[in-house]
Amino acid sequence: MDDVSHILDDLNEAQREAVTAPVSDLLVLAGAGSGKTRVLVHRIAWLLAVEGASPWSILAVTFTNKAAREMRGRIEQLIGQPPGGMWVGTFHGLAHRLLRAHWREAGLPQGFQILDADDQFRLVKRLLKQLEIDDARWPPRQVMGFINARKEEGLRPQHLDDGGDFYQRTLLRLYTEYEQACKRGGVIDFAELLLRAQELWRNHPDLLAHYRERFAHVLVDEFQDTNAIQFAWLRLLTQGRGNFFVVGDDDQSIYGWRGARVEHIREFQQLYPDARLIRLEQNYRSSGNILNAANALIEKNASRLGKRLWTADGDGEPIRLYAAFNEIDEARFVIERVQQFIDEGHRRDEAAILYRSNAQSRLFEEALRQAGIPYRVYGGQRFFERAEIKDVIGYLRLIVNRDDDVGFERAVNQPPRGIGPRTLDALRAHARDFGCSLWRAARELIDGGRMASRARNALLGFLELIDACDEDGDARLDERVESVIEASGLVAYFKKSRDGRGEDRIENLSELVEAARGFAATYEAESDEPDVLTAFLGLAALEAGDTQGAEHEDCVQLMTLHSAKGLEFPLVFIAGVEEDLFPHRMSAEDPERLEEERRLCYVGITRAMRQLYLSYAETRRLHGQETTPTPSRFLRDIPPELIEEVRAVAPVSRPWSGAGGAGLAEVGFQLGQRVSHPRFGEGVVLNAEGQGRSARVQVNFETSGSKWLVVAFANLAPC
DNA sequence: GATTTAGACATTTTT
DNA sequence: TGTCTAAATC
Repeated sequence: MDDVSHILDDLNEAQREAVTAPVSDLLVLAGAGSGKTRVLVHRIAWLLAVEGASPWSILAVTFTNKAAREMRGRIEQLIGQPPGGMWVGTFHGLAHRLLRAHWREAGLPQGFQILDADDQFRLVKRLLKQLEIDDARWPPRQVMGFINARKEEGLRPQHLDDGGDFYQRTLLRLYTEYEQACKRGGVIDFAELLLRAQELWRNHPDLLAHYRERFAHVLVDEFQDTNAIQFAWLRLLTQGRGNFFVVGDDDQSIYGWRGARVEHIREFQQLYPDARLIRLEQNYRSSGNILNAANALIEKNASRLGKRLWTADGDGEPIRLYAAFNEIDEARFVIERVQQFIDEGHRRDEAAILYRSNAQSRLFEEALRQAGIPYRVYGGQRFFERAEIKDVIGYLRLIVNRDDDVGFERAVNQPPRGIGPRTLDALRAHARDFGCSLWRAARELIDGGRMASRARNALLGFLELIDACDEDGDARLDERVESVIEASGLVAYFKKSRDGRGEDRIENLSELVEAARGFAATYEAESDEPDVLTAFLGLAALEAGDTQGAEHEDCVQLMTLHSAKGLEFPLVFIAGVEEDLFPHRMSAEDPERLEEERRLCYVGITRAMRQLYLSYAETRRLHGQETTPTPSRFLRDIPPELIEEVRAVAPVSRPWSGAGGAGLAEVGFQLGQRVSHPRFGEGVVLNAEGQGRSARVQVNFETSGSKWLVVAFANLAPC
């Protein structure tokens, strides 16, 4: 046996047990920060080194491209060479690969293209219009959600009952029409990738047998995030095979609303009864107080498999809680602490500000900008999703496949070339009547000679443009992309635009050419890839690129709690810990969704390594409305002894504007001043309003919390 | 075809 | 309150 000490040296007992377990079905329940991915990576190295597994026989699945990249990188680092032959990727990426290799058996055209969420949305919208269905009763988003949810359950229209009522029947009809439209255009959406891949194996036992034979080892990360179709796909590959290694954490399941089912973990235990269960409970990330808070919080959830994290570390600093006057004060406080942290000599990217919803980022951005602290917001628009990029992609798709209506609609009048709504309506009507693509409809209408000559010429010009672009098929990918951009007239169009973003757009277009150059350089023709252009388009759809550049820069990190999963930071702020915001109002009714919110809070807390700040505002402007939220119930789930309340020290010059707002002097107290009350004891003045006899102050009492008191009656004394 | 204006609406997001 | 989309108007 080779020396395997490098694989095992830095592992604890439980990790080692998981890594070295004999090949069989195995479930690793791994808590936050317990070295989950590590175990997976080391397991693969172990299989290669000790079990004599060939890289060829290993399939490792993750959810995001980022996770897949990281896994590949770490495997390479550990075994000292790129993992050639191994299948490491996302569910969608692997399904795509499978379908490219077996397009015929999957019933797809060879050059099939992938619809991203935006393409899908447009298609649904177009369909609603075409079928003259009221988009107020059937909002495109909901229709899309319906279709995706059904596909994620593995259900085709023919499996579904029309429910008898008109609403359901219409949805079903839309689903059917949508499928036909996709088929005509030779396109498939994200959910379809998975469903097709599963059907491919189910309907072709020979193919399935081949892959079952090949993949002697199947490993899955973040198993709690699998949806029904993903699990079904994995089951085909692994059931009765004794080769299924899954890692997951039921407490970190936060994507239920996207079809992920935690129950799959339990189901796993039933379907793979011989599976060994290993728990990883030692946490290497957070200090004791943070961990205890997380444990206490998550214990309030009823449906859990049970797990308690511990650390060999000390208690560390207490968790700090700040009750802000309002959302502006909250941002001020957070940024002040961030600044302090930076002044202590820490890197900016060691600090993260987390929030429940994206809208909350604005105030923090403003405060950071004011303070001159560089920051990065995650979750913005991504490169391949930019309008101008998608325009070019539209042309490219049309070049690959003339019947791709989604590409056609995108490119046909962008830049404007005189093909207006009337011409397009005629095209759509013809396409619908004859069940053909827009491209063919255009051809037929032109040839039929029943068109106004101006529209006819414009349309003909477009068709010829696409055909011409198709001729230099032998050129390098980036040259092709470049000439398409050139021929399309987009650059000239953006140059003319005076909205201030034209230059940006043009720059993005040349970046696209660069991306194509880079892709072509690394692309090695694989037998299952038809051509470079198709492969490039697949990449554009499946890996939409990063949200923002400047990744290398040292920036304070701003993101939602969801996108923080899998990350860690020495200093973490969780802002807006208020009822209706977190847990979100829309989840408050349903106990299951509430548990998911709590898990989300658990995820947030466990991101913190050394310092954790929680904050809420006592008044908050929400949708232009002044609200007075109550502190989140999650705060009550954390034992008070772990929390240190940060005293409100108000800036002296805090503007106290607004009609009817009393100057504090007028009330007789100052913001931040300590006062005592005969019954409530001592506290700090937080806020004031009204004047004269109706003047009220808000006082945060040490023992009984914050209260509004009418000054005239309260008998407050400075102390 | 561009620009303005009114109205709706406001979790979380990857692929 | 701020953003986004669609209709209305130039």
